[in-house]
Amino acid sequence: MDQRIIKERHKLLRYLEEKGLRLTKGRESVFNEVMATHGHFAAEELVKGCKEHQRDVSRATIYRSLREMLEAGVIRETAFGEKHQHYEHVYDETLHHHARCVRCGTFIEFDDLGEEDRYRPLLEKQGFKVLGHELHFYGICHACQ
Amino acid sequence: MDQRIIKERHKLLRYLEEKGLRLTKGRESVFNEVMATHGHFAAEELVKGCKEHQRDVSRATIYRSLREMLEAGVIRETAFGEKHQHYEHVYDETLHHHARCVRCGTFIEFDDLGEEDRYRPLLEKQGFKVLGHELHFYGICHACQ
DNA sequence: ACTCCTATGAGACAGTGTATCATCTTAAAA
DNA sequence: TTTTAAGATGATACACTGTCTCATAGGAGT
Ligand SMILES: [Zn+2]
Ligand SMILES: [Zn+2]
Ligand SMILES: [Zn+2]
Ligand SMILES: [Zn+2]
Repeated sequence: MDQRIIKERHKLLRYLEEKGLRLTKGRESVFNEVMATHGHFAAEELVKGCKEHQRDVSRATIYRSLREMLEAGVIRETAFGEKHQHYEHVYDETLHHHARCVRCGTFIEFDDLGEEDRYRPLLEKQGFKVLGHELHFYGICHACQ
Repeated sequence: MDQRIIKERHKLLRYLEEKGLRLTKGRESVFNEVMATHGHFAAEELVKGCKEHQRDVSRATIYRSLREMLEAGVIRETAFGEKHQHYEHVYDETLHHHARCVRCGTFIEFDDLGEEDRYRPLLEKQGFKVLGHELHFYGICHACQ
């Protein structure tokens, strides 16, 4: 098994132990399904995927597990101005960004280039008319450390 | 009245005319409330604010008007990984970005500095531990133009 | 006044996510 | 091994955001 997944698993185990929780079949199924999913996913997609590829786990447990994995730093939220939450796991994260069409909601994904200015010409070249951009940092604030 | 608001109003009028729609009392109330709101706002906040400061407009109309103003380019969506949609108007937009704490959800807002690399030290100095960032462009894709 | 088209509000509805609670499991304690 | 306590789970009720439908109201032109 991928060494990086094992590392993520340890992250989760550390978190669970710290909280006095156990790695149960349910939690493991959610973890496995998340690791098997590449790119972004919505919680409800995971509910379906989990029923299909792993054991049958209830929605309640899946949502609970997602919150735990978020706290554990195994997944992170991604925000695209959509109605429902999206997540992606962290372990194979190649830093990338998104351009979203405000009309149809389509996404273009592209790798990180280091400097902001380089993206615009690239997008315009693809016929994407840039209206603006937002830089969104995520992390842990002073009070929460 | 602020010259910039008049300009935004024209934007909206142009859009409505183009679509064969009228600037009614309802639409005007929503527009006014949006312009009177600074920073980000959620649709439901606007529903409350509209009832309070403007005439009583139904939720249905408010949501409809928001969609129109979005299409007209008077407001834009902002995405922070929350359950519900956020908006802000464009007219007094000083380009700014956000850092969000993944634990408590608190935001730090800060002005645009042009280059990505400059933000990290600034945030770390404030005690914010950066885990990552996302660059999010919005605009209109090739197919939708 | 008549007609057509848009505008509106009430309420039903759908999707996502949370809270509750009774039941089941597990692991430790006796 | 039984007992016991804590965590885990699933069913279900619930809350919230947003959309859709439909009946009615309103406005502009004839
Ligand atoms: Zn992505
Ligand atoms: Zn598009
Ligand atoms: Zn902002
Ligand atoms: Zn915090």
